[in-house]
Amino acid sequence: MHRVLNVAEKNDAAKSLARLLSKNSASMREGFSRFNKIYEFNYQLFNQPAQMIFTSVSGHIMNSDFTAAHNSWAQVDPVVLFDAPVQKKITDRAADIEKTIKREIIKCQTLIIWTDCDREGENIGYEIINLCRPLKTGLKIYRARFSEITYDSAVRALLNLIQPDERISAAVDVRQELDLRIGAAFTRFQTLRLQRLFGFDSKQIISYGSCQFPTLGFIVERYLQRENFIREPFWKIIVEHQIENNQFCEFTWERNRLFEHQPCLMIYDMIMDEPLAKVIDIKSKNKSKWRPTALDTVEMEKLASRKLRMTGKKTMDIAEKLYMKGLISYPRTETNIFPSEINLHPLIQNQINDQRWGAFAQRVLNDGPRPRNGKNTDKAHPPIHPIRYPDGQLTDEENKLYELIVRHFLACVSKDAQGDETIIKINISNEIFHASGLIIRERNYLDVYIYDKWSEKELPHYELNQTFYPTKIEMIQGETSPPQLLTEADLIALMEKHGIGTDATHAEHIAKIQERLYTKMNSDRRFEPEKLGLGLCEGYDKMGHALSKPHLRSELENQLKAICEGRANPADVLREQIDKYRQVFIVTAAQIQKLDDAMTKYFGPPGQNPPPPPPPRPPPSGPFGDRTNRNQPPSERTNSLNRPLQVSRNNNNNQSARPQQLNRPARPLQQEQIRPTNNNNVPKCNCNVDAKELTVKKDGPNKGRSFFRCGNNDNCNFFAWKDNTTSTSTYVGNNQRQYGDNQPNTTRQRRQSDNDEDGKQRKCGLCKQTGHTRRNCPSLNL
DNA sequence: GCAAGGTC
Repeated sequence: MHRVLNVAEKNDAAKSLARLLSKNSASMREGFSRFNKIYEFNYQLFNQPAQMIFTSVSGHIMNSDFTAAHNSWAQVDPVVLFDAPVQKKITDRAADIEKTIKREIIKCQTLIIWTDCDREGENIGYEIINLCRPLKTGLKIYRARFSEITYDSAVRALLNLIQPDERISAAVDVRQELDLRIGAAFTRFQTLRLQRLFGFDSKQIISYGSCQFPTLGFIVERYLQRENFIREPFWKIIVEHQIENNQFCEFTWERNRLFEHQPCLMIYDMIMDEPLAKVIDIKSKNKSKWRPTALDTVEMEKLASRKLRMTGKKTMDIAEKLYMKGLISYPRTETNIFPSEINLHPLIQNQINDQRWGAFAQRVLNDGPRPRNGKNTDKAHPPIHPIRYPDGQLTDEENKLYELIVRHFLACVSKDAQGDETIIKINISNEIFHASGLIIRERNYLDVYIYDKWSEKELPHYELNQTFYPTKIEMIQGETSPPQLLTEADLIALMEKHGIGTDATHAEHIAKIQERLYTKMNSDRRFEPEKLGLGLCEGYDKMGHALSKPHLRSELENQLKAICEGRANPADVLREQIDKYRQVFIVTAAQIQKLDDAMTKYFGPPGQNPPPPPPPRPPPSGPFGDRTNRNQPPSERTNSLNRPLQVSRNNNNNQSARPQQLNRPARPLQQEQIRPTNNNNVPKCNCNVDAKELTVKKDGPNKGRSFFRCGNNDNCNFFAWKDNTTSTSTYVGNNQRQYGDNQPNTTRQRRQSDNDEDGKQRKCGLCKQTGHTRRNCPSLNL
């Protein structure tokens, strides 16, 4: 009989495929590897009966390495590693698998490759082919292409067998060889040098890898952004309305905030002249809060990190255990679309007896499950979902992750939450403020998905065109705050965005750079670089090769894609990349002093052993504590600059009466206000007396900076930085500020941060709208 | 002793 050897990427896939195609009649026997069984059944293939033999590998069975001649770190110049011979060998772990395949192929006339239909899968396929082909002349070789492991897919694959794609496999060979050569050369070079000069332990490897270094680079970059952040003051106006029956409404300024004190004060002053508010718009609309999309690996890692405080590595380890126990589907998947073939009902049915979510599962069954799908598929695995309900004890951590997966799954197949949102806009002296409220109508998925919050906010009743006097109108000052250090979820998202690593390896790279002592997770579960990580990044950055940046890897990724699509020749790409990196290596070695200098900064001069501790780094903090960056949602903490201006209502219908104004600020003097009025450059305040010069005493970037306030016992709200008052004054504060062109440094900082990498249009410095600059900002035409 | 990629 025609015998066909079918080889899948892992035992689980071989088992499922055999079970599906045989309609549960496949027999099982042992191979040499206790993890990779052999499944057999008869099948009608190519219109003739065939004996199908299914077995598997466990991912790659081969590994690339240098030959023994280049193994010595001490005797081989690392630059030689760019050209030294590299050989692929069956790994020790795969020796048993190799024996099984070699024994089985002898009996067969046909080989069908069932590895995952991705780039690595194609390469693993060739590892199998190269093992089998020499053993059997005339062996027919096919590739089964399938998008998921279901009966229909498997049958379709057998009816449409194709040839394996050599180009895809070649792309992986290029990646492997480059990773090895570059990683080994730089790792040996920097490890030996830094051990010798800075006294690192001979066991401490200071590795370089094309994924681990950009990962470290993300952490260092964010850390430095935070260290170098210059806080900017801003001003905003808030409006409150307290109604008699204890109802209260706070209105937000449509301009959000201004980064200049004077325009804000001018607007505030105008508002205070005519503080009558008029309701100009009331909009109510349905609002949905979407249920989560089907769960893929990256999302699971991010969620577990955020909600369960579990590291990516831990998450994957536990997921692996749950998978091995048959509780969840395969945990390494890029797919967030449930294939139409998958029957969700029994999967939901499994959960209906659980105390915590059983009732919800029943509700989903009654309503009919409707998964919310994402947009990705790896054509190999379904989204992560529960397979069965645990019958034994799970550890605490297993329980937590299983719960997350079940709740996510049930949420995904249920319904979006529904609410009614109301937005009320008011106009006060042509300035617009708004308030929004929310009433949740149907919680739906929120009932099971305890990780999402949607808070209700009730608004008082307002009528269109109604007028009222706010009970409080206040101008307050706040300050921008530096971006936060990266969480693991942030880091994984960045890696994914820049194509660093794969869904299966993100967590490993993050674990690796901690093991290497380049970075650590602090008590807030955020990553901060260690001095070794800082020194490495700084040293290499000074050389200008961007080795700690993601671009090199992204660029390689593009070339690999070109190889896969036949647009590039693998040998050309390999040669070009090796030449490029050899050159980078040579230049790096030539200017290695730059790395030494950076390391010296953190570990003291070479030759000292053990290295001295680095100077202490004070954590960035300011008078307003940690807050979001100003590009992030405005949850800023503020302090009151002007005395709260209480506007009291003195009649009952919220209308007509003019508020009693207390402590009303004097009208600003506009430009005159900041004109120096004597030889000492002391301006007049709004009371027309010499302003009082003060110095910022609070810790923060403005500490030590001089400013002017009202010289008349704080009677007015005058404020000006001393270094903004004259064209000749030069301010040199702490080392974060140094400028002599009379441009407030804050402006420069803002430009940098506004010029974001997505190339969005620059916003006006005053009102933060696009389409004009601060010079012709409409807010100045008051 | 080095990388990154599969997987158990």
